[in-house]
Amino acid sequence: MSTRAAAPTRREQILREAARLFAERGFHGVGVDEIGAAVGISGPGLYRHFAGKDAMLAELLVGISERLLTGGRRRVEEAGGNPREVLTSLVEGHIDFALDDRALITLHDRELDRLREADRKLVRQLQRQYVELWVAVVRELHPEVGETEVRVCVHAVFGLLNSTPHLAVLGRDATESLLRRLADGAFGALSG
Amino acid sequence: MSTRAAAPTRREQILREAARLFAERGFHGVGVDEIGAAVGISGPGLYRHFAGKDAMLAELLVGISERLLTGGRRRVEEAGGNPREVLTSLVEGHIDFALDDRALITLHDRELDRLREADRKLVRQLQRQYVELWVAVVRELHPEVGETEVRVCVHAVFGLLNSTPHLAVLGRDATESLLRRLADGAFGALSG
DNA sequence: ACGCTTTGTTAATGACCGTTAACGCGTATG
DNA sequence: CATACGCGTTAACGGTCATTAACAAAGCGT
Repeated sequence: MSTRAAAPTRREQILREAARLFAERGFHGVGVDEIGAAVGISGPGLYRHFAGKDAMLAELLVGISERLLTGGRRRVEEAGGNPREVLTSLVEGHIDFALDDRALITLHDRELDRLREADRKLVRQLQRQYVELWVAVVRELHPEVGETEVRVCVHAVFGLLNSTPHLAVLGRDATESLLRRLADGAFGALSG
Repeated sequence: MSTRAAAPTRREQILREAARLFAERGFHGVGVDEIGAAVGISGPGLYRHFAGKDAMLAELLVGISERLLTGGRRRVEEAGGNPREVLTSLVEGHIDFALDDRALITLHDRELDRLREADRKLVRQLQRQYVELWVAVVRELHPEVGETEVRVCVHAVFGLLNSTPHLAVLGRDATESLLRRLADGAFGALSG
């Protein structure tokens, strides 16, 4: 078998283009015809692959939330008991995500409210579990800081890391190491 | 004359509600009837005050960009030559803004692309000048760091400070002081 | 009292858009 | 070879929505 990635299925192709367009112009700002055109078919042809426009957004947001959470859990396990190393690994994973899937990160906190009740609830639950992962680790590192403050801090660092979508000017590695330092600095200021 | 603020004009009333609704559900996600209902008149009545829905968004985004820039410039002048104090003042001003006008901060980096070419260009120019204000100060404090890195750092700190919209759980003063510390920590890590 | 401006109203218009209907074509399967 | 299915197409439907038209009432200077 080949070592290269398999050709993307049509579904995946559609999801990628939809993510890009949704991130660029907002969920309500892009029509199904545009999404179709982006993958070489036209408008209603999408309905052979998805139940509707909503379903595409739902699959994108649920997918990214699940990937973030499972990735985070894996890193918590792998990095053993040392909270310092765990946090470093979580930051690294989040940065990778933000740099590799910029469109998804953008959608993640921008278009959540366009989901049906059930999907929105699911995504929010996954997001909350992901945050709790971080909060638990940071609390181990700063036991003297209140839980609420830690939670705000974690959200703020997410904001810091997710700011990458707005720029792509520095090289990938340089951006990654800079963001790592900035996040470290912010966390370090928690008990300073 | 009274020391209290004057009653808001209808225009201001409309702008405030429009900002809230746009931030909640996105520009394309809210209809003019909703905006009208929020101020007690109905749909088309808005056209006595604004040329159209686009004009409301434009006025909101241009207004906020101008206020950020002029506020920043004032602080740079007032804080004299000490870069450390200037940066502290800029951070404080930005936090005040983020906490007092959460809806506007959200719109500011979320709905820029829904503007007509001319307005978008103006807003971007104002935003750029605001960023340059920060970059100049930070470069004075960290002369050994490259300009691009500084710019990325400034954007990242904006992301950190603007993350407040997502939570209102901590008290106002506690949030402000926490954000100040986190921003300081991030900037401090620039030459760490 | 009169007419002008301001600020509303409701009804209509026209565009756009998500979705469904109806149909066609290749291809693998039995 | 037939046939069923996957994957498209174009045309039509229905609803939503921004915007305009036409009209009304209230304040106000003269």
